[in-house]
Amino acid sequence: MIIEKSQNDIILKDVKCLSLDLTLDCGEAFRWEKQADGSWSGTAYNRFLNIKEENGNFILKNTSEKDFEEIWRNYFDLDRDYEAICNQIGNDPLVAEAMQEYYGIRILNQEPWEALVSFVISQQNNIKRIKGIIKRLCAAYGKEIAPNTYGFPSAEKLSSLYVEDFEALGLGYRAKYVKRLADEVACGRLNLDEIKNMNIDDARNALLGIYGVGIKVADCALLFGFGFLECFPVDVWMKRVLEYYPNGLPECFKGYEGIAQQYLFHWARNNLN
DNA sequence: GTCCAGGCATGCA
DNA sequence: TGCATGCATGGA
Repeated sequence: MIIEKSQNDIILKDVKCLSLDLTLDCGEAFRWEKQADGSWSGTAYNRFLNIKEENGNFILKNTSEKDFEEIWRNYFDLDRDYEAICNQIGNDPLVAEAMQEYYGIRILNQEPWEALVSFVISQQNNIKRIKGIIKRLCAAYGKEIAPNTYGFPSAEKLSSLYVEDFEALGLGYRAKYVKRLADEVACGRLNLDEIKNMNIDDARNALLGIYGVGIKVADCALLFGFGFLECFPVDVWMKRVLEYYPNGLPECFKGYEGIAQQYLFHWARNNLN
């Protein structure tokens, strides 16, 4: 990867295996919107970003080198050798088929807190509606980081609200889950930084202790927010995919089950039915 | 009107 | 331990 500075922009050249369309709209992050010019605008870590692919390069608009190094480099996981990983998991025929059609899906390194709340909201819900709820949640209680653009609200902020406030945003029965989760984190009983440093079994068990967090939500949070690439979340779509693996997951997924999962998830949503 | 969506808590066996 | 059921909401 080559990093260049051009006026106020950062330009990335020679980035392997990154499709913005696939990565930012495949159900792992819910805060990105495609713009009329083909670019993507979104927020993470209380920063706004507009990013566009042009002639194989990636242009990060109005981005300082500091923000790139401190946030986006890690967020897009740019230092990981995705080519090698894709070669490895592509030894599986179904993943190979998915990659032929949808090459360039990455697992973003989202903030643990945002990922955890987002996937609590995601349960028994569809992606379009999840995005709408999270957008309203941020607009109502997040910090304004650019005109009409809001960061993800802190646990302290959400903890100060009532269940009814979440219901008013359309969270439905998940309102009480988010409220209690915010309380646990805000008062320090649940320390997300500690969970990030645990081994995967301890981390999963810690998340499973939260009201409203089951195996699926825990695995999604671990994969998308806590950096555990070996997590393989199974939702209604992945249950159908698992019928293709009657003997369990293939050995070639080892260590990167989550990346394989995301290819299979995307493939299932577009190819089954 | 019915079914479904990146499920979970609860009660009961 | 495993299984049935209720749950909020909105789009198809």
